[in-house]
Amino acid sequence: MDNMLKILVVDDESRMRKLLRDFLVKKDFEVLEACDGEQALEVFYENKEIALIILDVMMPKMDGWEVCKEIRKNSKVPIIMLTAKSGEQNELLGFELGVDEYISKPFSPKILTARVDAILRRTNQVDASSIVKEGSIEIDKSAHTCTVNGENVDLSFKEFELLLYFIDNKGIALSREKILNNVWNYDYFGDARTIDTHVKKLRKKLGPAGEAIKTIWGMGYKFEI
Amino acid sequence: MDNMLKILVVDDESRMRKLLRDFLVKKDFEVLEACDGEQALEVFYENKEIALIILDVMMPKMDGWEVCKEIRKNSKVPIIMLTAKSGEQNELLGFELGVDEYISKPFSPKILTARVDAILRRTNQVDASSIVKEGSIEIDKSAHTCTVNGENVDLSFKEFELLLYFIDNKGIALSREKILNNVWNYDYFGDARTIDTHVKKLRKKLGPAGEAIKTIWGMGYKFEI
DNA sequence: GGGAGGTTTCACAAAATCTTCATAGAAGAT
DNA sequence: ATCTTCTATGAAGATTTTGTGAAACCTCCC
Repeated sequence: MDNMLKILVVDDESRMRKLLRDFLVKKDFEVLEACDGEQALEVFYENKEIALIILDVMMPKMDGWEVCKEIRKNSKVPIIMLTAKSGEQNELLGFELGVDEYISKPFSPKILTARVDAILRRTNQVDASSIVKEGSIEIDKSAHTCTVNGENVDLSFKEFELLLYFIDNKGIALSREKILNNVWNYDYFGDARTIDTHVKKLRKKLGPAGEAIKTIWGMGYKFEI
Repeated sequence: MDNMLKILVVDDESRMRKLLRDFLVKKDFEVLEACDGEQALEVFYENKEIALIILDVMMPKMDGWEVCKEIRKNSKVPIIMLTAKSGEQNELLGFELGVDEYISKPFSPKILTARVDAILRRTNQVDASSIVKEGSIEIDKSAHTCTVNGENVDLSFKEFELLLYFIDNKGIALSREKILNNVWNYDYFGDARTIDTHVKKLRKKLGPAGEAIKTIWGMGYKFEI
């Protein structure tokens, strides 16, 4: 809860704000909103530790450029500009003002979250996507921890790595060979059946959630909710 | 094998190339190499479907920026720049040239693969069409699953492989021998009539859609809608 | 050197699948 | 028509693959 990154979304259209909020919340960010430039500045100064601002260019009263300029007087917080068409980007102006990224509308969820992740990574904030959620299973890559329904689950190193690999490749049938190549060191030449043992332990530790690890007979395993 | 993503690694130091290759190969990428800018362009234009270029900035003859500029004239292929120190990043220049990401040396394997994954995800290249559709039958090769009219159909390993072979060769009459050679291991010397049993099961499981598997009397089978 | 925990191997039980076989049924040939 | 050849099918046996507990093996730490 408390180490969720805060993102301030500034747009005059409530539909757009909702859209952004939905995507970002799904990616485990905390979202603050403002519907115009003045409110944006207010919210920004009232809240500590805002990790990123997503700013629409076209707004009444104070446009995105002005808000950006104002904020840059005091802060280096990363700013992503939302522009309607690529011509509107005016990259030169943006760079002078310290804009970090642009996203032109309409954008895909993928683009949005990718840019956000990239920018947070670049500005060295905690890796944005260090938390992966899949059903009731939640994995924190950086902390190397795992919870199921909020309950902490103790996983060994290999178990954790294996689960992570499964989740990163959810919906894909994985052969034992592939699993070995990716989860074990490349210099491991042992028995592939050791995977079975780890799968067994994982399933047991995950409880009912462990059923997401499916056996594909004659082939390998697959993670699927 | 053939749908592995190709990554072009460009660096004048062979040690660095080997390092990158080793990590990337482990992550199931196909790695191409070039030791300077000119060779990079050559390799890039001679190979179709390079999914990503990792480019060292400091190189003799033609540096990374120039290579990037050259490639951007024709292609939007994602480019990751390898820089020695963060100062060398020169993000403004990079942004104008269309660099997608930076990695500063020295880097950890984790950083490398994380960035590569992120960028491929962003550019939507990850697992291209693994889904084959034929009439009401839909096969997902990567998930190793099959649906008919959206309904999930549970197929065994051999059944799945057999159906895939049929669909890959739709409209073509296949002798039992040919089927054995392609779907069974080359060291299988059993009865060819075992195919009949599998065809029977397939037809049954596929329901009405199973009628697409046609018997060619005295010859073998053919898949045809 | 002695745990403690994690990893790997092994052996056997359990499950699923594959193959074979016998028989019935169809298609083609005479 | 009748015979021959090939295919469909259900059931049983053989085989392969997976699940699992226990034991052996590491490795790190005290």
